[in-house]
Amino acid sequence: MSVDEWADLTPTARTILGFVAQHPRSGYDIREAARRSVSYFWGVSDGQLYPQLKLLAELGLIESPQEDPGARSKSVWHITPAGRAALTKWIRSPSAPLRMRDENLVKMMFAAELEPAEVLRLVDERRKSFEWFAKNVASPGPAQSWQADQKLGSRTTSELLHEYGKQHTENALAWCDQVEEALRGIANDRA
Amino acid sequence: MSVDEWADLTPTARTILGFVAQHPRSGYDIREAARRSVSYFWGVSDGQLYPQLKLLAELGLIESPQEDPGARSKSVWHITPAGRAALTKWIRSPSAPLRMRDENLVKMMFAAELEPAEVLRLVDERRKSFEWFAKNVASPGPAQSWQADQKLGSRTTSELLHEYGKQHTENALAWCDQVEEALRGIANDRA
DNA sequence: GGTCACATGTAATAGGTTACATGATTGG
DNA sequence: CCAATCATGTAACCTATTACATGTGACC
Repeated sequence: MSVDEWADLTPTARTILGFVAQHPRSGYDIREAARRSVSYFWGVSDGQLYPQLKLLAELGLIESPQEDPGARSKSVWHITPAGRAALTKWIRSPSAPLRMRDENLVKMMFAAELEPAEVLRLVDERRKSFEWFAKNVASPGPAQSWQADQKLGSRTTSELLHEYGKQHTENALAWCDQVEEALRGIANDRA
Repeated sequence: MSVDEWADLTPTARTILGFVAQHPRSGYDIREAARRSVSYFWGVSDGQLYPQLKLLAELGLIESPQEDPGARSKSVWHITPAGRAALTKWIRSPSAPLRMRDENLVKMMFAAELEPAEVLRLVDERRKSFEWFAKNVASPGPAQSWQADQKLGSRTTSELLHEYGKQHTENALAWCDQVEEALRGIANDRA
């Protein structure tokens, strides 16, 4: 297995590799962990997860202890030395540019030609989605045992990451207020 | 052509439709406009643009004046009544959830196990990408004639959108500072 | 006449999502 | 033993990206 073979792993495969690197996990564990932490800056869909795990195993980057061919129950993966090397190499290579898909914002861009009420609806939709997000994803949640060693100075990585999500969310909500204020400007003009 | 046929347009096709709705444009114009304005919350790639324009034309949502089959030069598209109806309908329907792909952040999540210098490199990469972004995308640029009527109360839509991008960028840069501060905490401990 | 920006297009492929299918385990 | 959750997998489909191919008009 050459270095070249690591090279064409997808970013999603590498993300999965990262999760296994933190501590041994099953596919299901990874799914749950991804939902809680990375979901807003990197979604991992079911259809990708298991095939990618298989691929990583084939490349010898992760392993599962019991290789019983018949067993279909939970298999816990752990990272191999080769896997750790590949992970490190990935982290050191240049990252793909940020990519976003925010349909609500796109609509906002074109909604100005419609009635103000329409824009208001969009702002409302946006606020709701970010409020949901604040509750379900951007909140720290209970600390995990394996997080203890992930210190970055005084704070853990997951703390900092959640902080980022929280700030982003607050920023988005504040912007909703701004737009509504601008719209209220119209209402006042007519009053 | 039934309403059902509009239904399975991709969000990208609808975005393109939105651009044509603002004022008549060529494919090239749309590409440029998309680069300037929506690029950070909705990328439109070349390979999508022209086929989607063709599709929109086939559905009768946009039209190009001269239909000369031989002509290969610039063709300017404008929206049809059906197109405007489809656009309005789209704007009123629920939006797809926000989706992001931020490889740099993902790496950050797993980099804590490596040396602090590695995290520093990632923060640096992040800062650079957002600084680039602040200069090239999030800045308002010269006002366009067609923007004049896109008022949302006292402010134009594009002003508000740029404001959002600017705030997001500033937030991201501030977060970089926070991470570096946390890292400096380590350095101080060792001093 | 050359070269650069304008302008349009296509083919190959990678990549991701949805929906479906199935089995194992645990608690009531 | 039934339901719910845990757990894994796959096939079909859709979308987007990359790289390439081609032509045009303008300016020097």
